[in-house]
Amino acid sequence: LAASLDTVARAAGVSISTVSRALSRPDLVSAGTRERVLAIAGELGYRANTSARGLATGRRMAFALLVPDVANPFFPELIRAAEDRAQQSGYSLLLCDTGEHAERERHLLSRVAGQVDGAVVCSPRSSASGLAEVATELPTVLVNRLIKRIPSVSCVSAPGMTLLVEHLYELGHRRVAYLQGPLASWSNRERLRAVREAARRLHMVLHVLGPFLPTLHGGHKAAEAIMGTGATAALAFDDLTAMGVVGRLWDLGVHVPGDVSVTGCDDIFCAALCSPPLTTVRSLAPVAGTRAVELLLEQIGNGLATRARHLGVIGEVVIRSSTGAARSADAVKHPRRASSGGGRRLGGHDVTA
Amino acid sequence: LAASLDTVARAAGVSISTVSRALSRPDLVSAGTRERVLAIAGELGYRANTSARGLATGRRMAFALLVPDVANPFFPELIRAAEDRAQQSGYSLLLCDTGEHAERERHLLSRVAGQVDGAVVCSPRSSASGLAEVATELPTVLVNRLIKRIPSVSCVSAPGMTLLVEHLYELGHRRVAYLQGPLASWSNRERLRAVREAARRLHMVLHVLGPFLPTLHGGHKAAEAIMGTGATAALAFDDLTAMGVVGRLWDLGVHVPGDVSVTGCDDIFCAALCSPPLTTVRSLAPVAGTRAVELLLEQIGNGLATRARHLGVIGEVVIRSSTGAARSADAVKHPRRASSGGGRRLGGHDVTA
DNA sequence: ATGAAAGCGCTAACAG
DNA sequence: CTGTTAGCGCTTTCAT
Repeated sequence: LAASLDTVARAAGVSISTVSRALSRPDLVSAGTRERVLAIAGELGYRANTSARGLATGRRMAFALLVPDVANPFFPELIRAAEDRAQQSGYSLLLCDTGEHAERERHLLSRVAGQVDGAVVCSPRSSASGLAEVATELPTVLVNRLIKRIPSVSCVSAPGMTLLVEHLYELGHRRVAYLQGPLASWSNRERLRAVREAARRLHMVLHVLGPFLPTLHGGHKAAEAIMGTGATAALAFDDLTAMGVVGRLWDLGVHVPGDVSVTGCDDIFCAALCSPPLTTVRSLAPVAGTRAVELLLEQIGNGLATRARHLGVIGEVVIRSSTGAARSADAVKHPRRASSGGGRRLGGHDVTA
Repeated sequence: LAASLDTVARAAGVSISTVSRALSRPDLVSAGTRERVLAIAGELGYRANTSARGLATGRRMAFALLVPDVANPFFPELIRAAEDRAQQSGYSLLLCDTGEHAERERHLLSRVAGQVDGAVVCSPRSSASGLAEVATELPTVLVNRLIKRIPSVSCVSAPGMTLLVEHLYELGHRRVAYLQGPLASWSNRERLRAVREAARRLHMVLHVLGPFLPTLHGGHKAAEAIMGTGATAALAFDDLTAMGVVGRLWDLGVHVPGDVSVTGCDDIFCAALCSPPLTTVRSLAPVAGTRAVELLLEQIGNGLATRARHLGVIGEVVIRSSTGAARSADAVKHPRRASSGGGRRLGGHDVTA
């Protein structure tokens, strides 16, 4: 049923390789032949068989993109940007959801290894050694994870977290909690480190809670954990967790930010629209997605200029209404909505190094 | 570098075909040989080359999944479910973002046709004839689009839209607007039809506005369009549009639902959390994703029981706080947050036919 | 139960 | 510029 090179060649009265050339390297055949072949190929609805081509060339023109959870709003924008960049260079994207499981991540990675020309692994949950091993058999780029020999692009949120702690300090908070994300998450470790240092420097009491899954439900659990600590503010690992916290606190009759201030991280789509709008650190997922694919293209020698192997995208802080003065009677009455995309901004700028 | 069947065969002192069998059809080789071969393959880090396998078998073990916009929160959950189901049957998913462009959709479709065993096209924007043509050369399943010969699964929101109009009527609204999504969208046509019929039946004045892109920005435009009409309520094509509308109206000093009621559709993740929480119709994207892949598996004869070729998933209505009494001075003071996942529910139930 | 051999559809030298 | 010829790595008869 499917037309092959041979079919077209016969129909055009030329050899199979001429057709191949007309299709893959038009400049190698005479204008007349080329057009005739192309026309016939069109009529016959010829579609190159990528398996055959891949086998012959050794290039599959596809990358794998692994994410812990497609439905976590942090990823779709990254995915879209990555796919867009990949398309631009003729590559397709194989999407894999690892379900936040290190094991599944490794399994998928080895499963797709024979199927793609490279992989972008986002927020990896598996061990450095495991990833390093993969990187030896398959061109790999990491997102949000720093490992020596593997190119990476990271959303740098530590500076933002520091500013967030200072912001809370200024609002009078002296006892705060950090709500951990997955322990295997590099971002979590970075954020924790930044929060810890800032809290110590400012002589604030810090409760490190968790780990919690970066989901609404994880946030629900986290909210309950906060209750015992007496903290007047909580820095969540990410926005999803923060939103879960806010929701559960509300159910428990605790008002945000009146009673407890809450911050997120990433500035996902919903962060500006939810109630109250979230104070958070921007993460610029699309930039990360684009850069990651470019790093991969570079790595497989697609002729792009060589750049540093580790990129960082520093996100700015966005102050919205989920943070307020520490447990004061006249709690700031936060506006019901921030105007679209609004919020005050602290520090932050895009930097790649 | 990469170990091939031949490498393993040599190392194991058996023929290449024995290795192949040990790997693909373990039952065809003796237990002893099998284990030895498997062990050696493991040590050598052998990964089957899917291009070669695909060429030989004609099966690529991959599906394409096309969506108009990965970052539209309606899709990630569908994608996750689809990917999950695909993995279960050993298939990978090639994700393609069509950017809401019919042309790009067709282009991508023909591009991946030689690369996958089938395609799930979500909320197609191209013509029925174009899709029908694709479906002849590639097993295809449509999501949210009804075309005779092509299997499909649709989120049926029309009944919900009808209930929404009735809900608005009960709240005293007599002049309402429907904010159209893409004209090429089947869902848009269905929703419009339902709204039109209900409005006529109830003798309400209906303004049909748009089309608008199903994005926040599209919603901003829509909000402005509403202003001229004197409508006291607007039914948006989807939640994203509705959220954009609410935001822009707020900027214009128009209060929702105090001045204008707004409804969405899909019940995306954010709908329950945004401010005010959105009255909407649930769409059950994950069910659609799973079913779509199953329809595809069925179509390529993967041995699943045969079922109806057109599935429908009927979503229930969720009444939250973006709808209220028509322009009354003592507008309902909506709660700042609905408790998690809350809301009153009208009609609706899962049904497949 | 295992081996030998013939392709799958395409690309890439190599000749002409 | 075009045709001929070898594989790419795997599956799969067909023998043994």
